[in-house]
Amino acid sequence: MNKYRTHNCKELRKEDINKEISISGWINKKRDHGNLLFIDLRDNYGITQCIIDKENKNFLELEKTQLETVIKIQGKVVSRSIETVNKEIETGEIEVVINKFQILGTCKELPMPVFSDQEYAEEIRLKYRFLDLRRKKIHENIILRSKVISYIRNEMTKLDFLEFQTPILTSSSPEGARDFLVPSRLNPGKFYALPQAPQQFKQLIMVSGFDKYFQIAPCFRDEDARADRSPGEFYQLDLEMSFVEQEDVFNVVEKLMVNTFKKFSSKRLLYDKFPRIPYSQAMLKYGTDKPDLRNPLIIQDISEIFIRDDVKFEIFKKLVKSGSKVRCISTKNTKDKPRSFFDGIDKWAKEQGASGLAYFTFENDKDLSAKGPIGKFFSKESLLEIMKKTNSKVGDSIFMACGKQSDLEKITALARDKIANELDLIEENIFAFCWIVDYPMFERDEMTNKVKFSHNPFSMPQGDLGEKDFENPLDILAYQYDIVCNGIELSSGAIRNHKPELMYKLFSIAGYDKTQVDEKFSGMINALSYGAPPHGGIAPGIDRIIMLLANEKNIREVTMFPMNQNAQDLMMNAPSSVSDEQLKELNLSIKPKK
RNA sequence: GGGGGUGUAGCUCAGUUGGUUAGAGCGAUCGCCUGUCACGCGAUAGGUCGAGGGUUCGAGUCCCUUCACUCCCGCCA
Repeated sequence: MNKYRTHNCKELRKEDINKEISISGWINKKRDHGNLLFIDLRDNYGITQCIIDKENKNFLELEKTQLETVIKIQGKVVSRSIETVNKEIETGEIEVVINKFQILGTCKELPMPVFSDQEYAEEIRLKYRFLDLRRKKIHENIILRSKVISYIRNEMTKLDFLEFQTPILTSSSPEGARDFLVPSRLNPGKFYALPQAPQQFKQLIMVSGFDKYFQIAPCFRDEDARADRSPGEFYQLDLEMSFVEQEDVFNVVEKLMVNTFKKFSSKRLLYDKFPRIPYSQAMLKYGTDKPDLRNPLIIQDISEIFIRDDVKFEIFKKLVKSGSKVRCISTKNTKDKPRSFFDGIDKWAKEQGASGLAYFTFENDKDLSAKGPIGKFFSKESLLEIMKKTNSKVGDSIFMACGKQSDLEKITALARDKIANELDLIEENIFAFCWIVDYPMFERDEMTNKVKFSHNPFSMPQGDLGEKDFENPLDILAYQYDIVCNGIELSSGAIRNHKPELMYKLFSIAGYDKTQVDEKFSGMINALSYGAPPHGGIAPGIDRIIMLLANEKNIREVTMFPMNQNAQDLMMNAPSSVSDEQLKELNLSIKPKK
């Protein structure tokens, strides 16, 4: 028999009454009645109420023992009287009468309580993460994470995917995020980079003939954090398949997502078959390539309205004439909303850096008109045209913004969320998945005005491209796709370009000559020249999937030991200084910061 | 790099138009209490009001600088 316990803290039931047992765990809570003491003992599995009275010689010492001390209790299981049964816990029908106890691990005064539903400053939670992780909600989140990962691994294996590990120390790549660099001792002055994703390796695995690969892969990107973006590192379900088209990848991943979300959440899936939205359409209708489809609002382009002579809203007319566009959001039956609602949205838009949101409400008081500060600028006919374009009725309102396309997309996307939240239009208990497809291969860099890869340079362009197509590179679409759920980008993937000549061509458009490509992507481009199969894949973000399943808004709530926003580990004190010896060995010196 | 929010006891927070000795709950310590499950009751200890400077007879409160945390923009193929 184990010297610490015969049962865990969730196991004991009525059937165990009269058994002499031992359990070990943390003192979750004490209720001290002076001559009678209740102790809730907690372990990973659950809570068991233990009881001792002053007749027992151990009473005084146990009464003095701190919360969160680890103890072993020996005693007898007894039934609770009907009035004292606790239905909240699984062991609530019994309790353990303490005979002996032993302290296994003492506990200092706590910097933060463990037994409490209160929220605490993250600084202290991260510094004492081991205490924080004892708390119910986050403890359960981390267990959920383990279960989801093991489920996914099992599903992938069932589908004949093979799990491989890829190098953590690899080479820096010019495209994409900032790399974490690791100095090489044996190669002075040279650096490894931590992989931003195993992108090239998984393609090399396909070229090596393994057909289907997956990995719960750590990825490292040295970029600033967000609520849904850990600084430094995160995990992807990285997968790649040979001899597949886009459709084959969709089939595998869509099923996996549906099954995983149905198994681990009680929320409803809005679509079992994910709608596919072309990138260009997403940018128009939602202003973003990660739309929240729980939100019923849709953005419409009404630029032509402002070319009409019977529309007198001169500010917008002038801007439209010089190339700006007007886009709007129509809200259903908002005629009775107070003026403060509309002005509030307008004010909010200005705070977001836009020039505001103009608005009016369709009214039919004898005749069709627009109510609101700018209503008088619109003729009846123009209003009818707007109603037709936006599918609006009398009583609905229009919010509109004018500007150049990229600014417009940004503000209308934000406004779409803001207005939906204000009107309480977003149903919380739903997962709304979609595919975003047909990403452009290239885009124009607004700063440099140069053509660059818009996503992954290794993606396969769509169609049979002739010389003519390369004259308008911005029109070239790629077999590049994203999965989005509730406005969160869960993954992106692509059918890869496995033809070296085409690869050189595409890189040349983005400004890399053959020598540069050979140098920077030597492993890849070389491999593709020795018989590469057509292949493609995707990489869903594990942390974000767990975040959605656990109903958390912050990725740190599903990460066991996260860093803070400044990429510091407050518990382990990382990053930290290193000795001069270490620096010398690496041929590095630190420039003093001014 | 830029913008917003927060910073008061170990923890969570209150603190009025600037005005005496900065408060509460939890936790800690001590005492009372034999059926609680957020046990109850009483007492005690615990504060550089993030830091520095300024205005003022007087600053937790107003002003300036700065630091930390957080959210957002940039960034994240």
